[in-house]
Amino acid sequence: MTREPALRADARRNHHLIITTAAAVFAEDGLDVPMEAIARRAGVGVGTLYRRFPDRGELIAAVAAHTFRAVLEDVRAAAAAAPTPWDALTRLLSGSENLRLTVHLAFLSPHTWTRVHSASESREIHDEMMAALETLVNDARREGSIRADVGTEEVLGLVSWVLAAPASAAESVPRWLELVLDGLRAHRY
Amino acid sequence: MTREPALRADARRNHHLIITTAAAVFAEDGLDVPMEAIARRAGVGVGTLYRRFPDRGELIAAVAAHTFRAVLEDVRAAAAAAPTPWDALTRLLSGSENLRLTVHLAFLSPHTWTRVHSASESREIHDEMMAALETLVNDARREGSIRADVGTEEVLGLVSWVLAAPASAAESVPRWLELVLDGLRAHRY
Amino acid sequence: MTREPALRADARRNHHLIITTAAAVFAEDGLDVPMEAIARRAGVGVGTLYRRFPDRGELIAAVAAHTFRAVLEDVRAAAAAAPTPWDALTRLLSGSENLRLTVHLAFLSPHTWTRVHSASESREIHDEMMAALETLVNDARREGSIRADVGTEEVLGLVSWVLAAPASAAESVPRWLELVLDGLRAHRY
Amino acid sequence: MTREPALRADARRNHHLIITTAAAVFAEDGLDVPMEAIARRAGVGVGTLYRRFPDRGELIAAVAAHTFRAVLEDVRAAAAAAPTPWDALTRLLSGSENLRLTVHLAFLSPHTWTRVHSASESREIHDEMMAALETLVNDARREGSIRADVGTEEVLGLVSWVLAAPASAAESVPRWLELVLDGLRAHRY
DNA sequence: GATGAATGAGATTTCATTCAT
DNA sequence: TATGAATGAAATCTCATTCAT
Repeated sequence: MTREPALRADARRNHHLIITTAAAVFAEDGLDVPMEAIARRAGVGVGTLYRRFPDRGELIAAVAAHTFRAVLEDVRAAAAAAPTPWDALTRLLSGSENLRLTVHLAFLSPHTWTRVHSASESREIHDEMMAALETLVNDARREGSIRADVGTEEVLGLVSWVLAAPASAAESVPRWLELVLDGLRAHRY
Repeated sequence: MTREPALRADARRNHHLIITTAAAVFAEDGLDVPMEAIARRAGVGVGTLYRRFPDRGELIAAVAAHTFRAVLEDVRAAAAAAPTPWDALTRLLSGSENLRLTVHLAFLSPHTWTRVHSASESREIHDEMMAALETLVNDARREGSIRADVGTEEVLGLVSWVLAAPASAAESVPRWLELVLDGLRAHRY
Repeated sequence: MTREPALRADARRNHHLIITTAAAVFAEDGLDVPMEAIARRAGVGVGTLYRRFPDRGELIAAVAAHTFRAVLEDVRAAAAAAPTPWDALTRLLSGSENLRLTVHLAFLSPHTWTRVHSASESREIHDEMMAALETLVNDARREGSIRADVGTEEVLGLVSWVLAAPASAAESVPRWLELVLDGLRAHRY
Repeated sequence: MTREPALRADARRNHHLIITTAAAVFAEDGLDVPMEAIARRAGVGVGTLYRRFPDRGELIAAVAAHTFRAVLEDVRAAAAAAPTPWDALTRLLSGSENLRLTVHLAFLSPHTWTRVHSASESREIHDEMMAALETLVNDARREGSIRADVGTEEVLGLVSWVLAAPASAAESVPRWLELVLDGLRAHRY
């Protein structure tokens, strides 16, 4: 189970630091930022970064796995806290920074995405995250909050894309989301 | 009108060839493609490309101006051909390849976008294109096709973003567009 | 036949300059010298070097093809100038700087050698060079200058290895060669 | 004799382990192998390696001293076991793996070799080994097995170089050695 | 003393841009 | 004017060596 021989405390700290830093930098400047920029911002040398993540692809996959996991937790928290599935969904969409980061990653170049998926760890957690999201949407449909004629995948795809809007459009996103959700809602009249 | 000294016939041909080639290559491979790749595909040397467009930014601005102009024509054609503004809008959104390319360019990195806008030619035609689109949406609102509580800018922003979905999501876009337009539509019940 | 579209005069000059420089540098410092060192000594930028030879392997293969060709000419010249095959052989071995360089390349790491051989141009000229050398040795055997009980390949392998001695042993090589040739000679008593 | 403070048992074990591992790795992959590769194969951390051998040069010198010592023993064993000096020489050349490794090290880049020699320990044992080899060759000459007109140094240099042939030529070495020794032999007719 | 994590200098390679032909 | 060769700055990645645990 634990293939990795358990990192030293300082190493684990750095590992985590690099992933969160990389997540932030990717979100801000895209996936093409120099590796050195990530290292600098994390306060480590490039060598350290490369020791943990042999190339950019590995780093991206690690960031992806990390954010997938965070989203999964947010989904569960939202489902637990909200009175109805619909409510959970809207809270999640407007409140989860992790989800925003994740959809950014989700719309990467197919090539990069393939590499993310070939890392079994990220693939597994990705699937688990997707299952949780689908459950949430399905529950909302079953309770009658979502139009019966739109599929779960359509809902997730569309709202994901809206969330994936770039920083330059960040101000508009909440309203766009509102309009889209309103359009997906059943029994409007 | 003729600010530029008249170009030789072959030069004008090259100019146009480079712009359309660059538009296609940008759409396929993103804005970071090597300049040499664009030149090769256009069948000219890099030197020729640089003679016309002193750097990448200028080329992007020129491509943008070109597609803005093409969109403007599409808007006018749609408005002329369709029975109602709403109809014109839906046709335009689903039918204009130029529009798709334009929104791709429109959601570029802010830095690049700034350069596009500092080129006065593209800025002018951009504003003209936007005015035409706004007119179209305003007409649709006035005729009562669009919900009165959403602004023109909101409509344009949201549908633009949906159109800007990457090639990997191309299949979903028509449906997303349908759902979004349906949600923006007035009197649905 | 002429796949290459004929280089410009200055480009051909550089091409040749890089190959001869690389040959010298490889001979002096081994195959691992920084590419930049080769470029600097040739008086060109690294970019130029990489434009002609996409990676180190291509450069090595080109150098190899070049020296193979030069050896081939030396073999022919020696055969034409010397009264007997044996004479031609001894002259060639002691006088051909090209041959010395070639055997250095010939004893490269198998991995590098494989790449040299996968370049069809160098492979062809290599085979031609080897055929000429074999002919020379065979002629010497047929005339009775070389012991009948040693094969052509054995002769070539052994003398090649002696010639491949490093710069630090350069002083000894002529004597070593003399001793080895003397040992290979027939009718000694 | 005991200049070094006595090492702990495990430390001495590591010291020896690293040297023999390094000898093997150098022989297989050349002197440029990553230090980490040596450490890994020896089953120790890099830190341990560096604690014993402050840099690569020191490690090489230590490996050299070690193989020199082993060759010295092989020379004595061969001299003791063989009926004649000539016999001892031929056995040694064809049978001593240590000798093969040593000549490989001996033909290193002059720069590296200088460092090997500046380490007094390896220099001393090197001289002792050379003396034993020279004695052996001298004895063979005195008994009339070796041509009187070739010097001891010439014999040693030439046969060393033949033994230094790379792994890719390993198959040919025994025959090359046979031919060379035959050529050095006196009274052949 | 042993370990392996961190560092940063250096090598490879790419590409935007300039300039000789 | 068109071409594509030359340049060098910047990015990726590796590894010798140092140092915290």
